[in-house]
Amino acid sequence: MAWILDDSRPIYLQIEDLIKTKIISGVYQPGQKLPSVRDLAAEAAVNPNTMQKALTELERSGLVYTQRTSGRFITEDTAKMTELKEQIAREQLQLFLKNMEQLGLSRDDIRRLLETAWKEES
Amino acid sequence: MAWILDDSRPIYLQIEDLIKTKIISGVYQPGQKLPSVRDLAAEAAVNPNTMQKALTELERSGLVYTQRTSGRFITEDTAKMTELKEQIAREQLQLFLKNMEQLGLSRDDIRRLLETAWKEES
DNA sequence: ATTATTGTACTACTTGATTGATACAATAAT
DNA sequence: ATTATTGTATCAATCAAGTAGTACAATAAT
Repeated sequence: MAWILDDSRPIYLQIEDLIKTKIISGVYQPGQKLPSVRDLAAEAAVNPNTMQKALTELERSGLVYTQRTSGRFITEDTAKMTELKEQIAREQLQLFLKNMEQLGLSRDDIRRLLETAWKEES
Repeated sequence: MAWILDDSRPIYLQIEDLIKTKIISGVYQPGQKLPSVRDLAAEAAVNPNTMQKALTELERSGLVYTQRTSGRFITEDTAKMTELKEQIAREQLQLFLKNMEQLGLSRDDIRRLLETAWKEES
């Protein structure tokens, strides 16, 4: 794992994003055991509490779960994982649409913007 | 003006958004003079410095400008205003697309999500 | 010239977030 | 039974953001 951290945002949030991406993209497989808090912390050169916080946040989202003294694992509930992804997507979408509406853009404007952006990027 | 503020986000950001919306939606017309910092602050039941901060931020974006001792005015440069709107829109769009990509959604997925959301909402 | 009104600068206080050091608790491994 | 490893709780230190109080500076209005 890369552990490229900057000071633009809280470290624990950056870590959370990094791990979340690994999970969603399948680098971490369902059921897989994560390294211990201390090991992860050492690997990322970060205080164990900071790593702990990132993991706790991840847990709130349901992507990982804990077994008290044996460690943390990626959830095996792939259905839940999918549902979670969709929920996040919907939320992001709503936020986006709200912002666009506030700027006074119509649906056609948005469609046009999207296609233009995609055309430019390849 | 409503001045409905909560404590979920910094007050000055909420104020900034409120005013920005009024400007973009045309409630505040180009060239129009804004009430003084103190008056706005009183109206919003907020410390003058807080209002000042919101207005300074708005100024950074170019939506308002200051004449040292006569007050603040909405910019008359409607072209600039339009350009600004488009820039904000593009930024929002890029952010949105990045998030969607991180979730592993394809372009078709995004198109589908959009149309679905719009269909549902009316 | 004087006064009132404008934006601004400066400083301090408060609060919350972030990070860190350390100790605890539970249990798997031996 | 003992030990090592796991996550967790607690407390403190630090830091930055936000807000507020007050005084200053410039100039339009009189």
